Amino acid sequence: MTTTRVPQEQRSRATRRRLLEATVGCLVDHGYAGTSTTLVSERAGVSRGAQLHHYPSKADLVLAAVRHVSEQRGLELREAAASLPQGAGRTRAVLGMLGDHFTSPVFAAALELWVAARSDEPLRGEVAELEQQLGRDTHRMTVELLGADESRPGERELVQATLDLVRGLGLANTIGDDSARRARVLDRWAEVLEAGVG
Amino acid sequence: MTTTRVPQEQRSRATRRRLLEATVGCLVDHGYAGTSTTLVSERAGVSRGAQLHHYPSKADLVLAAVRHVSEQRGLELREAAASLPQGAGRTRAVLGMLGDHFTSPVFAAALELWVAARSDEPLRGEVAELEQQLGRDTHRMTVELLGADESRPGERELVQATLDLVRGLGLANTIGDDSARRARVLDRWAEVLEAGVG
DNA sequence: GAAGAAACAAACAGGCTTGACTGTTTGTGA
DNA sequence: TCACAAACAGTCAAGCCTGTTTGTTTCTTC
Repeated sequence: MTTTRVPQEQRSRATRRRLLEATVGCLVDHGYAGTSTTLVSERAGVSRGAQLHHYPSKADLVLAAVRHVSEQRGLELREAAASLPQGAGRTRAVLGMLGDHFTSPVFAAALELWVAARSDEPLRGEVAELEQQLGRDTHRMTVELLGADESRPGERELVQATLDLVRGLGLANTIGDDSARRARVLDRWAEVLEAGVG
Repeated sequence: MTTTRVPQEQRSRATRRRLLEATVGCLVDHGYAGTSTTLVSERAGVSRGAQLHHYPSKADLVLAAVRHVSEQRGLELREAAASLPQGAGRTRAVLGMLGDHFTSPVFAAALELWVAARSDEPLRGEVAELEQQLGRDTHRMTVELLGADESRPGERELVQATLDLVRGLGLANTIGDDSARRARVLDRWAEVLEAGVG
């Protein structure tokens, strides 16, 4: 009674966490189609029975993975935002941070889910909602980081364009590495932003 | 000898064309994972034997589809570019044309192949090469349409940013329809371009 | 300490996909 | 006209994936 340390629930959490992380890893390494439940359980070091115990169907697992990825992305972004320099070069640093995020493994996982959701009815709802929410958060954060004033006409759209740009850069990066070109584009974009924001 | 009309080769071409168009249709409607060879042959109205005759393996079919999609995109872009208005609003019209292309079904098919290629070694090479080539063509075309002068510093990067931006907008459009937001972003971006290009 | 629940393990059946294989028709060149 | 090759048709087996089922261990609670 007094020793309510609940090691069982802890184990449960740990197992679920391992499964979700394995799922994300499979998405990054093998794509959505290559992410079979057997592969996930092997990668997680969890028996197939245990897996089915926690996530009765593949849909359950994938839905949970969608939420996990969304949370991870939010976390990564906030962490990266916290260590940005002040003063000159701030704009470029913000863009660099965004560019890094949209070329990170967790973005690759999100991209796989995003594209898979395009032709998977039950997935689409969840992905759309979470992505919209994350998008709003990211927008708000970027406005703040750049010191933008959304009451000025056009300023809001410029921030949106910034996020669409880095998404496009992220997509371009999935096949060939593109960091040199990306850096040049972001350099130029920083000039545009500094002229039109703040 | 004189009647070398070759109807056999014509039929061959027609069958291959039907198979490729069916493949693209499946990619758009069911995604890469949902594009099975049986589904493609049914959709094309081609027997499984005939399919295997023209494309011995699925990889052969998909590779051919990649080339087909790339050609289609080039064609669509050039056609759309041909009917652009001159004079005021030209910049916005170019952006609208690009935005339309990157939200079209053929772009969806390309996106499916793009993402699938991320975790498919033989596909990756072909997709990367063709996309790079198409990217160069599109860049060249956009420079011309906007009347940009790439010798001026930053102008080249501005055009690249434009293409990355519409790619990002296209990706955002895959799940939820986004046309209103897209229009506002492109309105704003047209202002930036007109200030910085030409 | 004993009953019951949660976590884990593993075998199994059903469905789907791919490509190999065999057979048939149609067109081409001699 | 005849031989040959290309196009087309359909069946079959092997493999993988999913989810169900049955059994075992570990923890909690009375």
